[in-house]
Amino acid sequence: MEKNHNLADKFNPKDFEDKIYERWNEGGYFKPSMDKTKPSYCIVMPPPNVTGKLHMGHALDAALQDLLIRYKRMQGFNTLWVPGTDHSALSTEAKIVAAMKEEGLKKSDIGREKFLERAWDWTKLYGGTIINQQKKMGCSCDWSRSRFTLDEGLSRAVYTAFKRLYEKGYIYKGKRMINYCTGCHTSISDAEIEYKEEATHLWHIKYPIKDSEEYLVVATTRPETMLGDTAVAVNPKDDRLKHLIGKSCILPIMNKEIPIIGDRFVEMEFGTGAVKVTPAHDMNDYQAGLDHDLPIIEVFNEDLIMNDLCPEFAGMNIYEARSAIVKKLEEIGSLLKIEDYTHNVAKCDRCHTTIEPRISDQWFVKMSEIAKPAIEAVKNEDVKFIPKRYEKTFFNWMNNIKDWCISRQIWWGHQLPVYYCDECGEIVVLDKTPEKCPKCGCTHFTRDEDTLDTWFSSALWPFSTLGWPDNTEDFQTFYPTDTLVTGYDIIQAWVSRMIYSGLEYTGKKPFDDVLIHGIVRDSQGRKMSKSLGNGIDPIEIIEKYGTDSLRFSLILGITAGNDIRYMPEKLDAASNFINKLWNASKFVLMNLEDYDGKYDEKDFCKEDKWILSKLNTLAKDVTANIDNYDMGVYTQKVYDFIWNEFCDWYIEICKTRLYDKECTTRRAAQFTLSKVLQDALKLLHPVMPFVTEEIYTKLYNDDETIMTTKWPEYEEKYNFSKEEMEIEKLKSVITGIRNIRNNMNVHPSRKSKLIVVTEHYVELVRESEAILGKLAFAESVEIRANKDDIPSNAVSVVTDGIEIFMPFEDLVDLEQEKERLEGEKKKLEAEVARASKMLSNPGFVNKAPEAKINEEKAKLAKYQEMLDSVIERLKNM
RNA sequence: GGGCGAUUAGCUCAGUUGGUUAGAGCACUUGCCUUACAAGCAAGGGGUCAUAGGUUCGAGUCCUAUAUCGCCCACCA
Repeated sequence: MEKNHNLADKFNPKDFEDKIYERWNEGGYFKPSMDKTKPSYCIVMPPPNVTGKLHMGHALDAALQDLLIRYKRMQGFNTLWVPGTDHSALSTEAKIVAAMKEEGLKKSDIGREKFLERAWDWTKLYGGTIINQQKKMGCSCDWSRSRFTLDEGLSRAVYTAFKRLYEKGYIYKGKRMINYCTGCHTSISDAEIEYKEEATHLWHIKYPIKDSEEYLVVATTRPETMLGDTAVAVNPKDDRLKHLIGKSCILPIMNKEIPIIGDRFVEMEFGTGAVKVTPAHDMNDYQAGLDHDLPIIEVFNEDLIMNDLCPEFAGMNIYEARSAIVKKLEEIGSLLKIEDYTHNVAKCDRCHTTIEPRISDQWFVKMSEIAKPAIEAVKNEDVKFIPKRYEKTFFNWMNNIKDWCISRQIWWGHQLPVYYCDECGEIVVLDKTPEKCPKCGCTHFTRDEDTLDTWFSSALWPFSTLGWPDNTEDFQTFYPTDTLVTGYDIIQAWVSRMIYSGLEYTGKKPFDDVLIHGIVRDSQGRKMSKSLGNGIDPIEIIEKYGTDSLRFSLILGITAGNDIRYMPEKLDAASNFINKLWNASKFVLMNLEDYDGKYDEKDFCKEDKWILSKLNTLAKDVTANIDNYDMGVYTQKVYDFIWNEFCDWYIEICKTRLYDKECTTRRAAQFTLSKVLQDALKLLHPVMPFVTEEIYTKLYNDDETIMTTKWPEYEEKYNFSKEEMEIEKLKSVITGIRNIRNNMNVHPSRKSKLIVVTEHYVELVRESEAILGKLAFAESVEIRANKDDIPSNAVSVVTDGIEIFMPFEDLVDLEQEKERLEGEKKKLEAEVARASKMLSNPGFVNKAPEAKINEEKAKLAKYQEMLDSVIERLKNM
């Protein structure tokens, strides 16, 4: 067996992580096999901002995806992970605008073309960082298939999609009230808004009733908009105020008569029960304006500057105007009172500027029809959310969805494929400049200035990256994709849009499963953010601990959909574990130096069968765990197996055979060591790719890669339940002996005689003499069939089936030993009582499954036997 | 206002369809430099599973309330 025995003395990830990644990448191992006889498995990576950099959320996202991809690849699937980046229109444009500002430039100074040049330069300059960081993370994606939302192919997909929807009548242009971000100077969609609580005031203003001494009081948080009021509304059910409906009141300052209308949107309990209606600057008021046919009067422009509706305030920004108007109202006696008030204010989720509702000409996707199949698909589990509860987030959004505003007044992005005839204004939707107007024959066109919402292109991601609208081989092979891995924070903005877009354009769902993960918080549970400065850079962690430790620490013990708290202690745990694995591997390597690969199954000892059987079960269990997306459980199980079973027990047990070159079963032990380590490395590889590769290649063959080895599967021939039980028995005996020795403070160098009393385990004990010598500090092992003539100064370990007596002449304090046994007796009595009670309960005996009853019976017998032994021992002392 | 989650050891978290004496890591106690590993080994202590009811032979797990914390949606001026 060709081997290369030079595992470094100390584990140092820097020695091999980068080197291994390069070898994998150059070896083409990240590409799909394209083996048509095998089922395909495909993940498309949620595209990060091309100019962004990796944060902990990406690291978790990538670790989970890579885990799945590596697992499926080892299972033989034709596996593809498509990487890519997003142009992130709004945030990128904002950054460029900010950089230009430093130079004293505005967008309008340089024009669209020059601006886009800058944007591409910017993208080339700052782009790609995240890709290198993903490589650092060990991501095994096929970089040759990497895509960018603004590349040629994807742009074609975007225009095709737009055209189809337009022709179907699902895209329309209209004057509507939209969310306008005065920071980004563009409209944004509902999904791009976040709400923040802000302290402000409620100003109570008197509106005199026409031809009356009475007045109405309206409460508002935005007095500056009153100049544009075109009505006052009250609830028609409001007994206090309904008599005023149909009358008019006088708008203060403007001294203008406006109607009092009745509308159910008014909450009687809130404020004064009367609402000023400003259709130009409020969503509700806009709707009321439409319903009641009210005029729409704008008060300020998109830069928040007051117009000349009232010359006194013209040119002020809205905040100056607010103070001025309040002052004026006070002067003319119209201000009744000012109340402190806290409410939610809509903010742009990119720049956090307050959103202003504005009426403007925008493009929309009509959602009512498109949403239906998507809701159906999730309802009948054609698309499955993991965990299931996130369906609710999806349904809640989809069931209340409003038309999607897709036009943006920025330049970085896909410009609308919309052309207006210069002669007749006819709208032509085409992916290139039209030649002739279909209506008037004119050849001159002007293209719509707006660009599309970033999410319009991201919505196509699962199929546009695979070649759609062309029916490419990739598209045929990998679409629909299998699993989407992403955080719960973009279910509305992205996941839902991919589902309905996939169904609309391709007629198929974009993916089967949506694996949702939480966000990575800081050690105090706070969200990591720039403003708090509590962000943790994964790259720094990798520098210090290595990628494997980072990945392992992110995945160990997590549950799908739950947030993760970043704990440095977890990194230490991961790092210690790798160290353990490394050292165990060194041990295995050392002891395989003279191994020729041959062994005889007849030479298997009980412990070999025990660990092989455990490994076999482990493979079966963790396969199910990963299939179920229980990554935390999978990781924990492999960790426990390697550390607590393989290292702590198997390696220790087999040392006696390995160190004895004449031992006839030595080769069987060598085979077992090799087999178990190899399979354990494979099982660990998806979560810890680098160190498993390093060890695997050193241990087996430098030319191979663990990446493409076969995932361990359950094999009936390694099912040894009898030996499993026996070695577990032996372990508990050894632990019992160590416990007593520890309590008595016996130094390890002091060996003792073991008198073993057993009927059923004679063979086990006889075969385990050497093991007992090494692990239980026995100088001799004497097996007896009965308890006659046990020295009274011996301490005892009572288990079911095996009793051990250790004569320690000088060390044994009889009183202390009695006390210990009394304690033991109490515990056993409690157990016996518990089991007896259960078994004498007719309800249990009649209704519990038989297996459960037998289990309890066996337990009772076992505890009873042990109890009897303890009592007997106490009597004899 | 509607929805969701969390509440388990000192801390951070697991706990799959209800079924051994509820687990792990860190921290803690005691003893060990045993030729893979002191980043280690061995042994141990520590929990009335937020509270109150209920269903069940049996509840950390299912149901109903309550409390505290957190998140999402709606947006009532």
